[in-house]
Amino acid sequence: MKSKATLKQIAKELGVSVSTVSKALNDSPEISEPTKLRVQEYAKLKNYKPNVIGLNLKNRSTRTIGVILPNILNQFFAKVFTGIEKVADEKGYKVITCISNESLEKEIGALEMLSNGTIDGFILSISEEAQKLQQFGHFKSIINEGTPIVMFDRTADEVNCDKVVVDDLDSAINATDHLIKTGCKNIALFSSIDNLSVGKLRADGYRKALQTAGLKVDDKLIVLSETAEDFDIISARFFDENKVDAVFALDEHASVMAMKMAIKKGMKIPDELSIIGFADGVWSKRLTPSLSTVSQHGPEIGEVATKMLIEKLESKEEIYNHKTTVVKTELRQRESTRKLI
Amino acid sequence: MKSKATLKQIAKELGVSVSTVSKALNDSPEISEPTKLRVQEYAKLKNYKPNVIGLNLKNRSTRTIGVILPNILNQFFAKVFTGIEKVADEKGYKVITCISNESLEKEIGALEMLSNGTIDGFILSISEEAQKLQQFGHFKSIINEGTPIVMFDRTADEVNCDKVVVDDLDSAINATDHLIKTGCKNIALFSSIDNLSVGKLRADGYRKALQTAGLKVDDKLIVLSETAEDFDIISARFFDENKVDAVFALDEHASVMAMKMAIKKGMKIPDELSIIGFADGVWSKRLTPSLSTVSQHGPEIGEVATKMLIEKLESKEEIYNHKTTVVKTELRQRESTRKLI
DNA sequence: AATTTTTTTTTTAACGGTTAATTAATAGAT
DNA sequence: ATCTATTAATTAACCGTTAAAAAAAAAATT
Repeated sequence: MKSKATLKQIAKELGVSVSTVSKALNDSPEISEPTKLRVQEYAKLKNYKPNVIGLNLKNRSTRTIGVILPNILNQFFAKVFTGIEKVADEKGYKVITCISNESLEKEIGALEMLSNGTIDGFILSISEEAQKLQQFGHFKSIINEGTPIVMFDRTADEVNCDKVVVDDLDSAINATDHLIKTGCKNIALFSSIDNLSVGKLRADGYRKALQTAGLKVDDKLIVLSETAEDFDIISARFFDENKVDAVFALDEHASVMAMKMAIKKGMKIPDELSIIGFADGVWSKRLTPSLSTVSQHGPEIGEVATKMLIEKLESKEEIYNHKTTVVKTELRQRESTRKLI
Repeated sequence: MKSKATLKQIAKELGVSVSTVSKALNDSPEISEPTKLRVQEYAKLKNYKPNVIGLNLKNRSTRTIGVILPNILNQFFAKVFTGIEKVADEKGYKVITCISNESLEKEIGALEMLSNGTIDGFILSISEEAQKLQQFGHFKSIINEGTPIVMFDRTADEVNCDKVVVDDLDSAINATDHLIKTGCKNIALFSSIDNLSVGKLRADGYRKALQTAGLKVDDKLIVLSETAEDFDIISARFFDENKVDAVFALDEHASVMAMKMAIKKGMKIPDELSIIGFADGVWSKRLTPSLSTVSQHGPEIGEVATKMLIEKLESKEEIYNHKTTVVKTELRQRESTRKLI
């Protein structure tokens, strides 16, 4: 392998000092035009690029953001990521991404690995395992060491940092309300993410909306599980055993399984069964019938989180009040719900 | 913000030299037990972690792999990424990810940004724009500078590097063949990725399979486009104007649109229309009926590519013959195709 | 007690870059 | 011819780490 050009090399080959080369390349006024030109041309010829590591060490800043996502196959996180990438790029920051795979151990590993001078700050969403075990010490110690964190979507109250969340409770109330307003009386709740804080909040919203409308909450119509696989097992005979005219699903998997089972059973959507699901990405449009969704504006969440982090990184102030920004959701009416009259 | 503990700080506070601290922490035999203990305890108290940037500078190696993906919302790339992450993690490498967003400019930007000492090598799939314009100079110059690249899926013949590909031609022949064997006579070809090398190869496979079976290739049954949006426009009235009993779709979007349009038209799947599509991820299972697919083994592609790169990075040999590894695809028969009798 | 050997610690240099301070060279003014 | 400005190039310090060489201190030998 050929080795890369360094300042030292160029300086030697040109018979000048290292700092002359450095200054010439940085277009410093201290260097005469002819020397500058000569150095710049030679550097170009040799395809010189400054080694960022040397630079970082000098500046004690890397202009790099560490992103930890629980799961890359989840379209929501992918969408958030596009928002992060966009703003980081605009502001001249790089992004290092790690996937925790919903595991606490990998999450801790990623934090340790990166908080050693590689990155200036983190944007992350808490892994399922950490939420389940309520283990947040690793975040606190990273923050204590001076590396700022911005959490999005799945956050922890006890960790003191900037946060970007969706108004899960209100969104669920709205969605359930919409089903009620379009004439649904027996609304089931499907969730395969009952292990997550957001899942619990959304379930609360569903209950609250029913109560407010004077409908009773029937536990038989509530199907909660912690994984997609479990959900498939416990929901398998749901439509055989229960009479419902709507399903409110808290995640993509539950939404699409509701639709699949209903179609298999020969139910007409939306006439006999309305479905609303939390979902991002292109798939809800592609289904037949297309799925009405609560969209979380993933890209916007990513953008806001990145702006918050960079603002914090670039502010010199010692004291900083942690903010929590709420990004509104949007109810996208498609073919799986009836029109409001 | 609190600043992180450094060797220098600890040395000063303990009244010893920097290198004593360094050696004590590395458990060097040159340092006496009592000193070691004293230093180690103090370092632990101060929560010292070595600054990787200093280390990298010293070692001239970062144990980091740069990954450039054209599009994170594509489940195929997401799956490949999980494979990359897995192997990198096992071998003690970190992963930096950039998204080119199918743009040549961003692709070049990512290469330049990272090939400056931040990473040891690249794993990437070529952006749509680069493929369309047949611009590969940026890859060549990076390789020339001594940074190895492993390309996967979308590759370029003229770039000399390791590659991991899918046997697109054979896969398409097999899939088309399967449709013929299950009794389909009028097989349409749908593609919204005709701008990509892999798209063209798959289309060739379709034609070849028909010819081999003695069926004629009818251009009216071939719907090619370069974007999902174009595809929707030109395919809108396809089933009104053509009588077909099967669709072979070269990408996820085309697959699912075929199914959507057929259902809207009231066609019975698979009795009146069989569908096979190139697709990865969970969605093909979730559709009703579930979609028979050509699966590309994304994770395996990522694993193989990462192994190849690390092997190259850790080999001292100057001369290295570039390999191309082919990962076989698999035909997954689900509900959108008839059973072989 | 003086010398040698061993152990322990410190100093120095290097990695690749930037930059403030310094020196050297040149031109202009007295 | 001497002094002062001006300009150009160099030296040295620094970022955090480690390896090799040097020095100092302690222990063992004569």
